[in-house]
Amino acid sequence: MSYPVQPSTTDLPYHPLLKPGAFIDANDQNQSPEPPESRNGSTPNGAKSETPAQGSDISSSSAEPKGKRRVVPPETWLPAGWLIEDRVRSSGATAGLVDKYYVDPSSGRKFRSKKEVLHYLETGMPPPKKKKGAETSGSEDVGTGNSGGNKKKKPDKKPKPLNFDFINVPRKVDWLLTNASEDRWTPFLGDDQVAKPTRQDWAAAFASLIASKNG
Amino acid sequence: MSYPVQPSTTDLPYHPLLKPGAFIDANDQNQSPEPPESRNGSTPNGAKSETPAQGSDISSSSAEPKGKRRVVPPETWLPAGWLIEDRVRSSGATAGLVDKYYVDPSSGRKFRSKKEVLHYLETGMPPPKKKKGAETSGSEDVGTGNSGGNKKKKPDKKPKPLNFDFINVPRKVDWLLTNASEDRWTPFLGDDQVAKPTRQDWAAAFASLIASKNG
DNA sequence: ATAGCCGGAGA
DNA sequence: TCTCTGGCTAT
Repeated sequence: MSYPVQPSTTDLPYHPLLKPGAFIDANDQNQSPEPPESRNGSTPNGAKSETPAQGSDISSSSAEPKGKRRVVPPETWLPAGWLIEDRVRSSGATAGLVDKYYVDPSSGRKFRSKKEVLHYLETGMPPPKKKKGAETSGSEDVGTGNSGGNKKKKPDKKPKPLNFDFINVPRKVDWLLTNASEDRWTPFLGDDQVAKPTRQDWAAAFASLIASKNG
Repeated sequence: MSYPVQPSTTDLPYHPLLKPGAFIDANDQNQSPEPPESRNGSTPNGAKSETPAQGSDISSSSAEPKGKRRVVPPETWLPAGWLIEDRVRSSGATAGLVDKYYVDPSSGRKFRSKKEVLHYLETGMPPPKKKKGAETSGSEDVGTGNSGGNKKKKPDKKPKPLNFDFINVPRKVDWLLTNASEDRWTPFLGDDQVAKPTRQDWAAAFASLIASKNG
């Protein structure tokens, strides 16, 4: 029963000298080595990398959200520009777990799941408050900003910042395949890659228009 | 370590093959068997001050259970001897998250929540499959025992592995401070560090004895 | 078994 | 309300 040397260091402090960097620290996934390039259409096809100031938030003192945020979302479905906030539970039986929240910087809204995000992106509406009805696969709560009178719950939350210059609309946008393996495309205005946030605004504007149309 | 580029598979529903497998993986380590001598064994108080990650718990790697286990539970409600296993999710959109499991070494049972543990401790019965969680502080809803009758079948848990050689009990075990900053101690049998699993067996045996005593 | 998701309690 | 934990449920 005595093990030789034992490679396991499970709960032991693993001798640092033994293994250079072979462990991961769940707590700071932030500082973890960034996925080398890759994301954000670096330059697969020669696109310019915009170098989204990575949020290296080290003891930034104040105004920190409640969790660490990362800007390079591995989730492809997440609109560019969004942030993922990892919040570590600090108490309770599940203390230590990390919850992921999706934050839309342009509106400040926060979501708890992919589903919610997608819903929001499509309908522009927050959370389909759960009612007790059964679930109908159909959608319904679309109603844009605020269709007609809403005497019920849900006074407007945040209006929708909607940040798009409807006047100076770019005449031409080039979409380049910046990552073939992931079928990722990135918009460019001339030689400038469209910033993620901007792109996000576009999406918002688009969504807004669509929504109002359907009214 | 560093996770490779690894295309996110987030969006795709669970496609094991898509995982390059090199993401943050706590379970498997490519760490090679370290130099036999290097074990921090013979340095009694020469505890290496290895400034571990400044975080609270370091998720060291593990090769045994599925996650890292610690023996010093911060949770006071946890019976002595129990272990807390931190498992880092290795894939999916939440890769990196850490799940906490409570393990009763004496029975091998694993629980996912404090509630389950408490329930188990009181009723000796496994998991009251949840229905409506009404949380009344102080009283668990469970009338469990077996009155209600969940039709949920529950695969029998593990019997009681209990793996300890009560005959050849080591006469002496040296506990060395292997990490002063965290007040971490590690048992050694002569020059051999006691492997994690073994240590766990000890705990199990201990717990078992205690339990039978109180019986 | 694992990750996503979200109800519901608490602040 | 918004936050946060619990832990079900789909994968």
